[in-house]
Amino acid sequence: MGSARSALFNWLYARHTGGTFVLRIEDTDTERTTEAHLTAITGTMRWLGLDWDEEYRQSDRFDLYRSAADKMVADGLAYYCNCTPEEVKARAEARGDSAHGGYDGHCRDRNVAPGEGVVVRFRTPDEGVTGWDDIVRGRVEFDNAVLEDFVIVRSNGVPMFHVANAFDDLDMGITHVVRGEDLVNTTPRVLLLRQAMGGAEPPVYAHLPLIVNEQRKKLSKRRDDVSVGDYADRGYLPQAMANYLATLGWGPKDGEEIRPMAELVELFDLADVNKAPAFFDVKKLDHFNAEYIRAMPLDEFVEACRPHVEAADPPIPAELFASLAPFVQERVRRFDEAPGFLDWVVGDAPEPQPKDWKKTMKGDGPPAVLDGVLAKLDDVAWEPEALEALVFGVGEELGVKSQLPVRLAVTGRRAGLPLFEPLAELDRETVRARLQAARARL
RNA sequence: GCCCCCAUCGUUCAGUGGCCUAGGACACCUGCCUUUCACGCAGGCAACACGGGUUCGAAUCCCGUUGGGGGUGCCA
Repeated sequence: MGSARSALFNWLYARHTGGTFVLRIEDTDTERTTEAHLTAITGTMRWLGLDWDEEYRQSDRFDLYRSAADKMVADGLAYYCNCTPEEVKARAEARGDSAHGGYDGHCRDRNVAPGEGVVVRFRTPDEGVTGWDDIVRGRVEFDNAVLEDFVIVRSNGVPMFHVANAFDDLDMGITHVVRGEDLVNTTPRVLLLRQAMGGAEPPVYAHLPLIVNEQRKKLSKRRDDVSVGDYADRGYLPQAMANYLATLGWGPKDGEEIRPMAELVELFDLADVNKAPAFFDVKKLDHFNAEYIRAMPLDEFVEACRPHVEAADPPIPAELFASLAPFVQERVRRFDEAPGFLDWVVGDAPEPQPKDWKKTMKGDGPPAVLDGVLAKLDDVAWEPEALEALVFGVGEELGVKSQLPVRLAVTGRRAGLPLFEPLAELDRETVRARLQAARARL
């Protein structure tokens, strides 16, 4: 979700400014890279409507990064190091230095030769400051002294993302880097590497506020629903999702939140992005989604519901759903909620909640209503209008409102679709049985 | 521990020294509409974390405190 939001802001800015939106797959961690991840990324972007103008995979370009690293070694800006991670950590602990163990520069001048178990480290400056003017955060600076000599090429020869990014930003002429705030502290490293590669003007950086959960912590795969694909499966519309995401950390000046992408593109500016983290509020997403759903043409709505309608248990016949769909469309916030409105039509009605039963069936009215309807059930024409006339007629004779007792008896709930259209889809005997069962309980 | 960052209603966005008795949206509550619910409409509840400055004047600028977050990998 966080990456999708970053991609969205990149895209909005690129489209707003008429720039070029580059999709760069940063798959330098060969252990974790899978084809499935890649298709998940491109699939999500396509789903959200974020089209890109150029596409690269860093795993196709390892040789370029390696030569850049070699050149830095030759220039004395980087060096080989054969310390094992254990050794590095042990020395750090001995120093009582940092919690996780910063590298101490042990191999800086040892002239280690390349080989098995040897990494390339960048020689960070001991003095000075590395900083940049972040579009959203303003001036951000790091003392070079706190930057350890970090690894730029692993012992297996695969370059790390810092070098890859520094090289690619330069090579691809990247002008703007828009990403999550969790990447701020890697920025000085990339900046230093860029300088070492002879890069002059750095790109413009914009570090977006994080999207957080109710605990105010960065969304995490373990604890939170972060998969955009899962939201798609549950019946969220991509337009609604993109629109909602656009209001996290940014918002149109005029306060009009729900609006077409084209307008968002027109209004969006990185300079207006907030600094404070934003909570991912599913309730508000639901509202956006409901608005988009109600605005859909009916046939598109029916089509969007189809997977959920077909998967329902018991299944809902397509024609039945189509005929009742207009009523469902007004009430649903997600497509996966659609079958729930028709469960009592295709299967047994749910057992009424005790408190609903008490509230609805109290007094002399309900039994009289049920008796009255039951008495005339054989003679009524089996169509919505006639059923409505029957139920309301009984109520008028008795001087009470008659819908609720009938509704609860037949549907098991106090709330739901307009009663008589779906009721006409049930057969006479089923309705009789349910009314009698309810009457018997009074 | 060290580094970096953040701080307006429960949530989100607005507000960039006076127009703020702080506005919109979501959520919540009330009423209207409707013989259900939902939609719609009308209202309501509800915030500038705290303490110092600067200034004629501060939600807006500065400092500190408190609180929260991110990072600290041969992950990105």
